[in-house]
Amino acid sequence: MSRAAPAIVWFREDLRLSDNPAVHAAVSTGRPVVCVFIHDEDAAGARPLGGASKWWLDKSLRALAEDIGSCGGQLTVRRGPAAACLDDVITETGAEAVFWNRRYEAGACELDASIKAALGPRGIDVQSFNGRLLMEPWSLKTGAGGYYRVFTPFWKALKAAYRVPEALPRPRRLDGPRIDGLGIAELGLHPEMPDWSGGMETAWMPGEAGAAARLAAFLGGPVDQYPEGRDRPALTDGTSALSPHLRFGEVGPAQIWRAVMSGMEAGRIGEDGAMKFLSEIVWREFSYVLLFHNPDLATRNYNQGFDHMTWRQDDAALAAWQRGRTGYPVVDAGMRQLWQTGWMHNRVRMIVASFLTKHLLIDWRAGEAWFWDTLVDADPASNPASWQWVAGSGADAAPYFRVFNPITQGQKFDADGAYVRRWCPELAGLPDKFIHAPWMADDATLRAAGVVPGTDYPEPLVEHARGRERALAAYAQMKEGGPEC
DNA sequence: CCTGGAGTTGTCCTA
DNA sequence: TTAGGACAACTCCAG
Repeated sequence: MSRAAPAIVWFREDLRLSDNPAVHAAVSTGRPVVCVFIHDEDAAGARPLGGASKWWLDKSLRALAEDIGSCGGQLTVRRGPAAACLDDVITETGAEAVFWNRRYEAGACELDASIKAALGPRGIDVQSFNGRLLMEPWSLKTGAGGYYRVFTPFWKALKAAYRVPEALPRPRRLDGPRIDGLGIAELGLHPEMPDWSGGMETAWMPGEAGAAARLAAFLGGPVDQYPEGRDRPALTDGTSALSPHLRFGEVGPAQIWRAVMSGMEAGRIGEDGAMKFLSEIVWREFSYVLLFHNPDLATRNYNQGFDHMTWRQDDAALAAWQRGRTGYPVVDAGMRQLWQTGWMHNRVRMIVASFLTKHLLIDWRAGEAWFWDTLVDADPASNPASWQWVAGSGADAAPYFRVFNPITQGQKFDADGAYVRRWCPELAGLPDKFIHAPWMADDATLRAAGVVPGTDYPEPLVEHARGRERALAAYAQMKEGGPEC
């Protein structure tokens, strides 16, 4: 008796086996299953992954391949144009079905639609699923029928409308015909010459197991302190640190929703922390709504009034910001944490983004691009949406006069300077009083701390009050319609 | 169509 | 030291 023709699961941003709708659908057909990942670097309309994301993807694929192997299957890895690679796999395996979970960037959506349109007439059963979001970005509408542009009403509407689906079990068996593919290492995702990833290896465990461990650890205690703990960058468990796992689909938001709700219903988790945490998950969701309806979110001002903004072109200042040498300790600590670990605490992301776009008056796109390249969680929706939010050009954005003060933010959220001392060790000897403003320290204090301003640690790139005034003036000019020209 | 309340995360000055 | 109000005006969204 010959076996049924196989079903292909095309993995993309859903690198997990549990609660994966495409995997579950493929297994449920009873067909042999072929698991495929295609590295399509030049896909039209898609944004090439940044260096840190590639590092993560490399590790995540290894974890996925191992998990599939333990189910008796194999992850087949190919490189090249997705449609052609998928065609090859169909031909080589005789597959008659293809399943995947949806993506939401315009280029990816179009590519997937064209593949679906091409395969259908050939008798291939193509099905796509939602494995990445709580609700599809087109499904939740305001009373007037549009998409939500303000977070709070969106959050309320989602809470009222969302029904978390039943969890889909992890498959016990995943086997099918074996075909040739590349080794994951051959994709060249891991950095070489130099290999800068040392700090990342120790900070992270990419893959579904690592994601599950993070979630369990966070819901096992820290979530109850989340409303305050989330603002303290020195704490290692103040936030969930699930963002890169979510980015690559090692865990889905529905799994998080279920885990939080069941913890709450069992009385293990308090409501305040739980709902605050879920609201952050829904911010990610909101960003996908914005991206879906504004495909060029990463390149175009959401609020077009900002097209009249005159940004400064200052490559030296941009470089100083990127390297963590602005002279503001909390800014520099954040930028160095990012560089070394591929991640930055959320509170600090706001501070450094405000500093770049307001104190330095540099276009938010420059910051967004840097984050895209250096963050392991660089997300096509959250990253541009958040940058625009801080810059003031985004949906439901911070008002323009809200210029974060890098000194008082440091004093408020890193009062004992532990965060700064960890990432700016040259300042570690300073007393708490000066840790967020070294230039205020007298000579004796500096000498005792072993800090030589301008040598060990830079003078501030711009004085806070002056930077703030300059930003406010630029915004005022923008509102009048831009400079004379 | 109109109305009114509300809007993630702040800063700075004044009393 | 601390608490309160100004900062701007606009758009979103529900009723």
